[in-house]
Amino acid sequence: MPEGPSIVILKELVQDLHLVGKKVTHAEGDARIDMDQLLHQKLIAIKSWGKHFLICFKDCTIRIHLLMFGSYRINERKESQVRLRLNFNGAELNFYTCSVKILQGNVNDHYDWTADIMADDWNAEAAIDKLKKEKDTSVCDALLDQNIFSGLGNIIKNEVLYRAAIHPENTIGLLPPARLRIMVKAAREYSFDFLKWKKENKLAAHWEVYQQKLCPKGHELEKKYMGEGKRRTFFCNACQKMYSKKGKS
DNA sequence: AAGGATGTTGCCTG
DNA sequence: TCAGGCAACATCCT
Repeated sequence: MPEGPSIVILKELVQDLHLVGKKVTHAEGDARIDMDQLLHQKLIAIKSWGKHFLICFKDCTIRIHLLMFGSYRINERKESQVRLRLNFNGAELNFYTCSVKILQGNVNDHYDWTADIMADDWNAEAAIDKLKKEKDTSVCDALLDQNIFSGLGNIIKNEVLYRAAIHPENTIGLLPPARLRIMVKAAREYSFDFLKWKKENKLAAHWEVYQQKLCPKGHELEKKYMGEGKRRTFFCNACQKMYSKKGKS
């Protein structure tokens, strides 16, 4: 389920319930948090930061991360054990198999909104500055770094590297500055394409390399498990360029 | 139809 | 003590 754009969809669904100003009338579930702290809290905002879904109250915020297998239901229930159920007057949110944490204080003190790949406040220059300090990091790990590209996941990583014509075995330091900028721009743009296609239920139809055998130009794709997390990486040795320190191709 | 995955944490081991 | 490895989580897709 959850790369940043999928969490934006969840955020929009909940925002459409117009719950701001309403109070929590019931809270339950097996999340190891203090349910009593939530009771009677007045909702002040529904936000997201990357893959984090945020339910904000005056003095605390519920942070939900769906990880790989998390799911949710709005105004309906599944059979399985609920991790967190929140009732407002007339509305019910249910979350399953997810990580739930309470952030104390003001939510703005917990997040750098300019790092969220989907945010209005996204700052590409800040991302480039951070990347320049990570010259030895592989491009795969850099794209998945949630402090640089909050919300960017493995599908987006694969598609961005293809769009930017960057071979996944490059490190950040090998990329010419112009190519680094192209990668950052592609990360932002593909994330919004992902959002649009996901809403249309046509996400997989647009994959150029992820889970594919051939690239759009008909070249055989290679698949390797790469980076710190040994994540699946699909790439085209013909279309995606390997840079070298001497500037040779 | 068995096996793997859009992710991250935290425990175990050496 | 610390870093690396890997299990855990539940469901859907191939």
